[in-house]
Amino acid sequence: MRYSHQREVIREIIFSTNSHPTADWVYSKAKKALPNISLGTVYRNLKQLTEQGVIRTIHDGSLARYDWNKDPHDHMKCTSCGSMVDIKLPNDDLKKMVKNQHDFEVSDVEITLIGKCNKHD
Amino acid sequence: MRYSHQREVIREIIFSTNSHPTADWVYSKAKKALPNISLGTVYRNLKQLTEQGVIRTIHDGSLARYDWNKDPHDHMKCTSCGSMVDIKLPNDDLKKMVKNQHDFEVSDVEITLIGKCNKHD
DNA sequence: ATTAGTATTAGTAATCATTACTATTTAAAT
DNA sequence: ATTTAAATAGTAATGATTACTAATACTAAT
Repeated sequence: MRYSHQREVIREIIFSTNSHPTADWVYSKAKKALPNISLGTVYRNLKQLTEQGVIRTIHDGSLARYDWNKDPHDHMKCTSCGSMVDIKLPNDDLKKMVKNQHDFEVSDVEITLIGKCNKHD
Repeated sequence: MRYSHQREVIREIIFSTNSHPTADWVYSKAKKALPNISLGTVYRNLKQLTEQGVIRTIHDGSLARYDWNKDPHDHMKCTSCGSMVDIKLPNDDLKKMVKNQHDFEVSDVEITLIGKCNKHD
């Protein structure tokens, strides 16, 4: 993968936040540094960075979000403020159980906890 | 919610399968019974049936699937054949842990296990 | 049974997120 | 410096889903 200024800017944006931003959010941030950058460039690079294992794509309902944290981890999504926060949950037992009881070889576990964070009552 | 023949056909289609069908699949099935049914009608009714708690909408990556099984349960998704199979995983401990350690009130837990089912090596 | 009122429909247009296309630009190897 | 392929901006296209609208069909009240 050849160097590109645009990709570097996009990478830095992802690494600068814990907010699991969408492509659109990254685009609006990137435009401040590179006013001519196009949305297609943002999408293309987010995909490439994901393929290279530099960042990670996560699914929030029907739209994609991006995360610099590649460690296996899970998410808490607040229904009041929409925030997505990282959380590490143990899942080794889960994997073993599924392997033994259902003959299903788990390569990845995606857990999203839906609820209300402590900012709301 | 007033009775409609279209909605009843759609409901029956969902209840007739364990395959977690997409809106498009439901549409093609529905057309066999009602050749003039429109895709918009399918989407509208799938949404209404979800809102009424008759069926459940689940997210598979970026597209929606529908499930007659409203009991809290999880899914195994096979990367080889794309199949989605129901599985019930214990998550009470998970909820408690998150409640205590993160002050986050969990209302729903979504777990998807990605891997290979026993039809593949 | 007829009427009246409103939810529902078919058909189509619009929206939203994402991807594809293309002529031009740019990184980097010779 | 020249060459070559990857990357870009800008725009068009796609795919899933939703919105719109005039016509239709339930259903409750007469």
